[in-house]
Amino acid sequence: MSKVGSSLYTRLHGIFKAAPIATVKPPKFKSQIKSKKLVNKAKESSASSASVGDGVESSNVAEKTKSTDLTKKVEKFKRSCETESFRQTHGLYSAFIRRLREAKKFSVIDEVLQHQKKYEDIKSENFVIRIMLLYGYSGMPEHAHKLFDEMPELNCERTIKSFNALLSAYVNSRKVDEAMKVFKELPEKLGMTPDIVTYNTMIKALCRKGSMEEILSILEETEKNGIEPDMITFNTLLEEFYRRDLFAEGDRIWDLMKSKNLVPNIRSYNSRVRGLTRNKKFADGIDLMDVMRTEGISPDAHTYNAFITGYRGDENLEEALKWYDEMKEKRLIPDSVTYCLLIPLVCKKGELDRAVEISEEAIRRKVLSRPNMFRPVIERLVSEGKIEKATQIVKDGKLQSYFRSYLPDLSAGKEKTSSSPAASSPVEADLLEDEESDD
DNA sequence: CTAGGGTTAG
Repeated sequence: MSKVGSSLYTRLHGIFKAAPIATVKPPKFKSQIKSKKLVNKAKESSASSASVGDGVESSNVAEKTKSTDLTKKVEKFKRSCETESFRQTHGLYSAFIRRLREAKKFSVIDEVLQHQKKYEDIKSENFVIRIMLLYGYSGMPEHAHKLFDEMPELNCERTIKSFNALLSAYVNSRKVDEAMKVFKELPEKLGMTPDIVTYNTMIKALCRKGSMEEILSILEETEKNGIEPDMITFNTLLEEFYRRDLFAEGDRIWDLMKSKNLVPNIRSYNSRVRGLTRNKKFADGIDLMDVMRTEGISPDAHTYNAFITGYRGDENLEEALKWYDEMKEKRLIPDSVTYCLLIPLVCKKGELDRAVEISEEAIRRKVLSRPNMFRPVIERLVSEGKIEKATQIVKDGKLQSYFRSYLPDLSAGKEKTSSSPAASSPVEADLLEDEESDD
């Protein structure tokens, strides 16, 4: 009867003790791969001039062209910002900033974001939050912090919401220790009360770090302050445990969640499905899909992608395609992950025609955020002398900037392809060139 | 403002 004494903290403590996360290796991160490279200090300069890796000579002329190109785009973006509706369109900002981030143009990012202070919007907390998050996605949390500090003088209201955004900026930049530092110091200093979002953000950070002890301490604090862990709290934990193949412990958290009257949702299920398919337990995955349906939850594109991912690992094209076909049968929209998985695999298996077909479908659906997925197809087409087809794909997908080296003639036809003249606003169309907003 | 999948090779 007396479950009174068994707080959430206590119960999780039992689960966690059974599975000290910190001792389990998480899937490899690219940062680790990089650091290995650093050991190999044979060529230290090669990193800075991150050429695309094809033509060895990146002539000065090309560099120049590129940078003036960029300057023009930045100017154009700033001009677009004059329009209120443009400023309110989040996707346009994140897409543009993502481009800059991929090109490692951090000073340009700062320039563009600083520019936003010119507008009245800067008095709106939500607008400032967006900018802080954009800094965070770009790995520039110090800039977000500076903006946070400036909010009062910008006449912008500053609540726990913007603090949470600052915290996210640190976490998204993988600066977990710094996140912890501001979490411990700032709210108190500013007279703010952490809310469930604050705690969930910290739990996410500590999952990333793999520190079970610290997760527990956050949970304890959450409870102590009378805040109930919610769906997001539990799904964050579930994702982490299943990602580390800790099924037994994950399942116990699952039960704990249900005992709190939180009904597992599509994300809970997908976390588990991913864990299963990554371990080639496809039959179990299928069973779980049946359970989902019984519970009234329809599998979505993420669910299917989990299977495609699993089979891709085995280079099992047949099964991968089977799941892909079923996904479409169910009227689910394949996304960039689907195509990123599928197109290179199909290509590798020598099914060039099928790869072309799927590529064209991706382009038709405007799934263009990861242009590298088309690389094997373009390479293959070019090496087989099918220049015309390759050119058509590149043009249809507006991928010229990525594949110019394969198809030098593209520069000649830099005009607009007759296919899509100014659809909506010419400014926006040009800025986004080959853009997608699916992630 | 907080929870997802994948990606990058010579």
